[in-house]
Amino acid sequence: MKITITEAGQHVGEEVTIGAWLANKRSSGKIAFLQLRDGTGFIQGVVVKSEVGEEVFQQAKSITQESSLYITGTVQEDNRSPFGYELSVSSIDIIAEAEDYPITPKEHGTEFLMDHRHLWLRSRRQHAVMKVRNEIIRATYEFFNDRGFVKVDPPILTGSAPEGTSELFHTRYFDEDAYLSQSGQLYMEAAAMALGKVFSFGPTFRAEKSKTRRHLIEFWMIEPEMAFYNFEDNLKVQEEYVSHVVQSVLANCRLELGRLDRDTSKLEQIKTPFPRITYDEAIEFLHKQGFDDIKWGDDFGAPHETAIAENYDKPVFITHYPTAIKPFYMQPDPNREEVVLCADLIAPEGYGEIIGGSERIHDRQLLEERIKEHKLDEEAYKWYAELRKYGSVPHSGFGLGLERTVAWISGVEHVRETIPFPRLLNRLYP
RNA sequence: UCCGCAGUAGCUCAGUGGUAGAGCAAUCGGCUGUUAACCGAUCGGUCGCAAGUUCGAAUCUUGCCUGCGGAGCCA
Repeated sequence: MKITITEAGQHVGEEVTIGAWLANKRSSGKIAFLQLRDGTGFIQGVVVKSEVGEEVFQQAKSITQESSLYITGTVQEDNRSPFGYELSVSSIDIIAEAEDYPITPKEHGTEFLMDHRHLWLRSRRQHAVMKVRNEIIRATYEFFNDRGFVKVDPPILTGSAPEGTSELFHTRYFDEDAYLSQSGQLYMEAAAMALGKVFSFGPTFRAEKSKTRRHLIEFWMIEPEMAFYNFEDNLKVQEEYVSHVVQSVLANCRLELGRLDRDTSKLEQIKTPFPRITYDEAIEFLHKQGFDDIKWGDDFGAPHETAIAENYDKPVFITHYPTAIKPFYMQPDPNREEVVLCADLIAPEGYGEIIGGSERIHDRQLLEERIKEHKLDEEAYKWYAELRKYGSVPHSGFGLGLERTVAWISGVEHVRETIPFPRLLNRLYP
């Protein structure tokens, strides 16, 4: 019977066949241990010379790393295996022999591993990170579907630059200029006016020369947008969403988190409500901490965010930023025109900002003023402004960076390990 | 774009002016419970590239290239 490695527990004592690759092997004169992986998991095959005979034993000893094979044997419970089960091998059918697999079971440098990303993905650690990423995506769909959100896909090719802030990838659209999307938000606002509560999940592109552990050139964002939701409603969705995702990973990725040596006690605490501080309070706090390189009106740098986040064992919202340093579409605080109804969510343990969100301006006149103040192309934003002409309603939304979230939850240092094929500054291969 | 660090065997690194080294991988042999297995042997080099200093350069100088860490910007 053909099974996968994760199904082994249901077939104890039975003879099964598994299609697998050889991750590593160890052998002595009369016994060989084959570390097998099939994509669903890892299991150890034990080949005993006195049981299989000379021929099969020699065959087992000679299999090279990452060769593919069908392996047949009896599933046995064994607490010496970290998985809990072993395969007592009876026969091996080699599909394709691998030659000089470059990633050996020893240390490798970043450049070498990145050059071999297509193979690096096979390693236990990368396998675990990809499973966590998948669980976060699964939990995201679950969360928003359960709450009546409709998934809407905004375009990736756009004709106008949504904001002047980020560097965009330029391309041609037949005879016109076009740009790769850096955010689907404006389109999601239109979608929210049609469908009420919507969310998107897709790639975004930033042509910034950023070279840090938190930046990718191409990364994936989840962007919910909700009609009739104010600032307060927005924060509530965010904290419920983030804690749902963390609790789902804890529930469904125990094995993977263990393999990544993630301190799960820190994740257990991620439950609503999340702490909040205002921008004003954050500035005051930073001054008390001795940061004299920042004053009211400046945006926070990474060291500032980290210093603030270190006070909490949960993600923390920083709210009410100065209007001047935030995008044109954010709703000003009715009591204080100089700040906006926005919040960034900073992850604990130094992983930085994972969410940026706000209530959006729904007043037509104010939005048009802002477009002029920011010297944006009025023609290009005509459709966006028009959303306020036909039945405008208060609405809010946010964007969550998937890779930073994966990095935080899995406890990996760098976002380049959280996406299958990272696009980085100076890296487009493989 | 700026600041700092690095580039030597397939991989990870040592070698700081005088014959190019180790561990791992690979190959061969040994070992009945290995966990990056272990033990012995063999194989393995344009010392990033270019120019310069010197009797002599992996080592010192200059330029360039590549990568890493960080900043800015952002999710």
